[in-house]
Amino acid sequence: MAGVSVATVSRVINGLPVVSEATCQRVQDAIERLRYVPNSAGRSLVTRRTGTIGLILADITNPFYTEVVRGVELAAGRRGLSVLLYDTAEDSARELKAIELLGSRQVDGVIVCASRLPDDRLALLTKAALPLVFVNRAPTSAAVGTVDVDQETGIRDAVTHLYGLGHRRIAYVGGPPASQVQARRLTAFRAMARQLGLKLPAGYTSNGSPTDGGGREAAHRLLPFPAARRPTAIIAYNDLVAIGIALVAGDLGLTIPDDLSLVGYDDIPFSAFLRPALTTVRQPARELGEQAVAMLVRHLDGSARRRRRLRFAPQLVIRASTTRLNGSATSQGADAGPQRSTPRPLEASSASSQK
Amino acid sequence: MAGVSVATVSRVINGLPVVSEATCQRVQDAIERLRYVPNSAGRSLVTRRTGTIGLILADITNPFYTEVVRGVELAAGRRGLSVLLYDTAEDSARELKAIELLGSRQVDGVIVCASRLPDDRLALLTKAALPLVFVNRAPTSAAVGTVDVDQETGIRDAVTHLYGLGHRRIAYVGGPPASQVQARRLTAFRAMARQLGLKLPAGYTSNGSPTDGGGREAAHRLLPFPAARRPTAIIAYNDLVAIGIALVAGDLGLTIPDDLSLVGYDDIPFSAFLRPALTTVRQPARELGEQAVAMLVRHLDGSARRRRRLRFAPQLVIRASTTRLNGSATSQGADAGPQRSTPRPLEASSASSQK
DNA sequence: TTGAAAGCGCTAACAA
DNA sequence: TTGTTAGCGCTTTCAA
Repeated sequence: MAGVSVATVSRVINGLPVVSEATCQRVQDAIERLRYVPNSAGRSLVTRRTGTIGLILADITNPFYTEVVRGVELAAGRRGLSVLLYDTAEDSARELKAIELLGSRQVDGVIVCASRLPDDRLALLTKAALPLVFVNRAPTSAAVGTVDVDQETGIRDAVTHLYGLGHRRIAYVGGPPASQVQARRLTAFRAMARQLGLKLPAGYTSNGSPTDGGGREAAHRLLPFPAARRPTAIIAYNDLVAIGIALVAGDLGLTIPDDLSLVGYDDIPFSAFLRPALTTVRQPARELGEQAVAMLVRHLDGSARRRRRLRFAPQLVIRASTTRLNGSATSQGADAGPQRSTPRPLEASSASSQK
Repeated sequence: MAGVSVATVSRVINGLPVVSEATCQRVQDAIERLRYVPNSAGRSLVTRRTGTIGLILADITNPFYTEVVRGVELAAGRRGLSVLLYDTAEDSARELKAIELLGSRQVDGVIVCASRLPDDRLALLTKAALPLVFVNRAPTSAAVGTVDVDQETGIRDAVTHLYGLGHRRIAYVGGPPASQVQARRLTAFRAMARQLGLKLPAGYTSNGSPTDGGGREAAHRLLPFPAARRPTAIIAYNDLVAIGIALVAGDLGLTIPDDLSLVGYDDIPFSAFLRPALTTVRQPARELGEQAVAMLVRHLDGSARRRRRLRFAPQLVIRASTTRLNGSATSQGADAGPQRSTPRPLEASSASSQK
């Protein structure tokens, strides 16, 4: 060493307050001169901390997840943590590999934001005793914390909004059947339909890929229905699916919202860019990410041992893709449903984003 | 141990071919039973390898970068590598922190995909002797490899396309002045304008944020020009900027492409979803990411010591947002420029995506 | 306030 | 084919 010590360097680096002003300076100079950078492997080996958290993501290509990543990155950065990213790309081989890698103590904890990932897959992590925080996922014994959005409220608000606009033939174009989020939304949709006395003919609820492609397929199935059976409004699993539906509707000569009202989910930035701009159920993606990190860190600090659950309310963002049934011009006379459509003054609640 | 050995375990785990069938089995059983997971810190300490690569990104919120990430993730995963993500969020404090963290040997190498990041910032990494691969960035002595897209060709193709459609008043709405990519595109645009004898009045080239917001601002500056001075076509720094411009154009009552032809850059998925669909210069984002990993790995293997540079050709994707000047219906009589607009048969080259 | 020394979990060289 | 052993670079008692 340029100075004259060995363990003292460690103290200086870790800012232990016992070092004298003078030596501290000397060591720092040496560090500077030698361009010394502490080796994190050596450190991890003894501290049993890596300063890194893992993030398992379903599909980084979807702007919703992208925004979650941004939140995680921001919150982690603030705390001096690094983020190891695993985009499973909805591919189960990759899922497995991700989980194996993360299991080998490369990280201090893991945030799981992939609602399709089966619980038993997570078992490996559980066994490694890694702290897990779930995002939009049902808490299990494996989780030290869960951050999610109230899916039921989101669907309820969307249906209520459409119902309030006079729609009675409302379809739900869902996501992957294996997804927990899909399951919750579908159940909520069915319950809501029953409660409002809405009919759900065959095809009015469906599964599919959570992408524009999935939306296209569903639209090709649903929109060619004879006018009297065709839904007058569709709630999509997410904004990507809604975009796919809108595109096919356009190709088929249907005008949104006049011939078809459309509601998305997530409120990705592009929803606002579409013309007509998409009505959608907003999930606070970035906050989800930030709070997941906060929860994980709280656990790592030991400042919170109890299992925690943080639940956000979604927010219905009403834009131009939904309109009153029969209210507009280009209507092809197809929207008058079999049921009386006297729009009731059922308020479309725009739930506050409380935490 | 359940078996009876110690270094043998290491051999089994690393698949060294010297172990006998029997012991191998015994060890594997024990591993299974004990749910043993090797500690990667210990391993890194001796191998001097972490099995992790760092990825510094300008803005993960931009789908272009998102696609680069996807490419990196895929290529890394195939090789059993993990990816440590640093989204600088265009924030220089975060940049610095990212570079410091990466410097501490948490990673075997770094991929830098942030054209705004100043070279001297990278110095820390250079000093740590970390292998660096640049994406869309001028190679420096720091880089062991560079993967980029020929920006000049992209701009040239875009201008040529518009020129061929009869446009003579073409503006370029640029990105951040500090960005290398911006510098290259602007220079190429100017050169091309000179070559074709196009006038570039004040305001016809500008800088701004590489987001829809930047596009909006530029559009508010440019589009209120008197009809005879207003550009008949705009090339935007990227698709996000183009979207911002399109939105403002719509608000101002201008129809795309009839009143204004618009070209984006990147070809993010949403470009195809816009109506009219956006003409844009495609960069092979995913391949950029994949090849960057390949290059880095080649260096880490030692299989390639020489500095490498891989250059992709961009591809002009012609969609509905560009049209022949004066060719269409809704024209407000504003597009007849001062110059004669006899469209010449200058082919819009659609460069093949060779590697 | 500082130094000496042990040991974190692993791999690799050497012996057996 | 397998066991022994010496570190990898760091933190952390324990003494000085």
